[in-house]
Amino acid sequence: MPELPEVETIARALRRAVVGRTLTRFYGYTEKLRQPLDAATINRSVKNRSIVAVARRAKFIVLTLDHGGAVVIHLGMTGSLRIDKSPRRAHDHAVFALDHGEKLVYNDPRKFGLIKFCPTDAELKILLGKLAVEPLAAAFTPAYLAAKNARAATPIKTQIMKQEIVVGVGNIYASEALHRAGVAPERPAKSLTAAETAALVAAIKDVLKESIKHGGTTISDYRQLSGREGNFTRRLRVYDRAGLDCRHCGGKIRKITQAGRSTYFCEKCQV
DNA sequence: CAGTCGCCCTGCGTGC
DNA sequence: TGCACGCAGGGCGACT
Repeated sequence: MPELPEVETIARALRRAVVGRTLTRFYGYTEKLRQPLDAATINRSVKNRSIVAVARRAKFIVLTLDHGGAVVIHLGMTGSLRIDKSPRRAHDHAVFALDHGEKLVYNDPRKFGLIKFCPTDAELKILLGKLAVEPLAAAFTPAYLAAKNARAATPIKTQIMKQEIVVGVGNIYASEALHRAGVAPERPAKSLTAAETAALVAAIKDVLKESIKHGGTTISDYRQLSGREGNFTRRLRVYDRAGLDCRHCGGKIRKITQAGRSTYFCEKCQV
């Protein structure tokens, strides 16, 4: 699944490819996404409407249509988008036909994603309005995170993955940011010093920005809109590197489980 | 309430 | 080879 850098990479490419295009038809081939996919309603809503903007909010992609209304897409763990004219492939669950004959195709083996049409800003707000601050926004500051951490016994790794605290940070970048900040993942959130909190906020921003610059991280399914893999994978310092040497200090990378998710860290340089 | 667990679903790698 | 099992970028509801 794509985390913030992967969704941002896709959204940027999508913006270049589809803004100004008109949707001629929507096809859905399954109803069983994370939220039921109502193809008939979506088709009726988007048909002959043009796309005026593409945005990302948290891990959601928002296609704003003319005359109001928006299509919201979440890629779950294994979702991807592509634009082409090729025949249907396994796990292609939805298709937006475009006016120049190409198709925007939603593919998702595990069906953890969603596609939803929001006719009004109010409906959009129900879906996106409760999301917390964007990590790359100026409002995500050490003071903000410190306030959220103040009374939390939650391990800091679990804490920064909570979408009600800060959005977009998933399992890869939580481990990566903690390594960059030199903070051990099992530390209770409230135990971080002001300096550590500041380092962590900076590390989160840095790792996300760097990953966006390199087109995101491909573990298995993630692809850019072009079909290419992300190039940040080779720059990961701890994620999926259990047993290997830490690139920073030469110590061994360890893997543990927190809240049911794998965490990777270096025992030597994270304290 | 904070925190963890199981579940949604499919595919892949591992080990027997 | 084949099967069983565990695990995988997310997120939600149901527990303790």
